[in-house]
Amino acid sequence: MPQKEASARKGPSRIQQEKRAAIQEGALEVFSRHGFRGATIDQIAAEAKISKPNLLYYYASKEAIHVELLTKLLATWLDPLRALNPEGDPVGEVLQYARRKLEISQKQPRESRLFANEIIQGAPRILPAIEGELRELVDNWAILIDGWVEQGRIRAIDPYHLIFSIWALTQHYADFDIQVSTVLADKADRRFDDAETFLTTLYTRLLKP
Amino acid sequence: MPQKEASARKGPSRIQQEKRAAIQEGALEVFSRHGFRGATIDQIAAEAKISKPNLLYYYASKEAIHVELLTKLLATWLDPLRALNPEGDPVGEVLQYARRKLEISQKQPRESRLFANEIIQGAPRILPAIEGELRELVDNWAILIDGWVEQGRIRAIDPYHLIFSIWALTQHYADFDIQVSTVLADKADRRFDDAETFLTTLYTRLLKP
DNA sequence: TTAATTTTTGACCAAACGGTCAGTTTGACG
DNA sequence: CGTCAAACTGACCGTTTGGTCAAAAATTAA
Repeated sequence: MPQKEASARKGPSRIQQEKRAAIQEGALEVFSRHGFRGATIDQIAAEAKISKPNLLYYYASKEAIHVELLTKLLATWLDPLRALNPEGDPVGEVLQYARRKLEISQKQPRESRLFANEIIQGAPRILPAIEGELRELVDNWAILIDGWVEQGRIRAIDPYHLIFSIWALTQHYADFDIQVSTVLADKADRRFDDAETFLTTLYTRLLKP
Repeated sequence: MPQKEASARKGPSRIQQEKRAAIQEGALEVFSRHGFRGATIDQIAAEAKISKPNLLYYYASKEAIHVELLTKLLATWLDPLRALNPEGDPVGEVLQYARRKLEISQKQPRESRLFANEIIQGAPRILPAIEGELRELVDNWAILIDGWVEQGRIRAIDPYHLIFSIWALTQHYADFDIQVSTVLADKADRRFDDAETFLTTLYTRLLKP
């Protein structure tokens, strides 16, 4: 077995770092394209350019890689939520969050699809994190939005469904990209720019007093 | 083999109708929960309360059931799009379409998840229908919306991203239900009513001149 | 160098899978 | 009733899959 932490001494070796990174990259590619059940260890190993037993030398099981990917991903996604500034301009803050989320959809579509797959299947592996960290952050968001509403700085709106709408709209461009691109046809190459314009218009008209 | 059409005479027998319906119901349940790869013929057969060879007596393969489900589903979904009335009140028409789509999410969440799974995987089996029928209907929608904009009956908006937003928002409540319900906690049982209110507010503020 | 440790792999296994088939049971109809 | 097609099933097959293991290769430490 790869020595986990070398008795709290120096971290993982150079080889371990490289191989684990390669495996994660390969697993992200395969999981996001075929889902958990549809992905095979052989495929992931091939993507990472190592043998299957070697992959299992670094990760105890297929599920272990999946859980690690989901955990890392959720952490990345929650950061923009924490970056909200209660002192800033309310509409601008919401727009900035939506834009960041859209940017993530554009630059990390595989992560988005990985997450979507997990949630659609009922979140069998990531539910605890949703019940804990995510819910807490959203509750804080709701307090912030409600405060802005009370101060008359934005129009009245349900904060929970507001954030659902941001998630739904931005992730749609990653998860349903094939549908979006097909329907847009020759306009497909502008889809993310046009989406940003649309989101800006949408949330401005929705929230601006 | 089940006689397909009995030489263009009378349709499928009572037994065939019942069994095919049971298989479709079971397949919808299993496919929507586990995706195509994750679903097994044995599971579907168990759900339909028949044996595996008997299931394969009615459907040539696992994929054949999947394709039939997707085809039927898409037809159902496209109907509300055709029901748009160019003579009606623009904002009201858009709202009615959004509400119908939300109602489908609430009443047929399994169909929504089945479709989401297919699209996320790159629509390997339903792409032709998206390139054909769906795209055509959306192009017509765009013409209709653009016309209303030109007449000054609704505010300027990109019709393609407008319909994407309706799809994204409504399907989110079916596909991501576990996340929505978890985050809403004690407000979860009101989620579809609150969603309707939110959507009404959103599209009214977005479109009303 | 040598010895210890880490990394890698071919061969293998049991279970699960999609699908087949020969043959039996059931039901419709004269 | 008898007849025949339709409906159904247990047993089976080849392949794929997640995972194991003993042993070999490569790396590191002395």
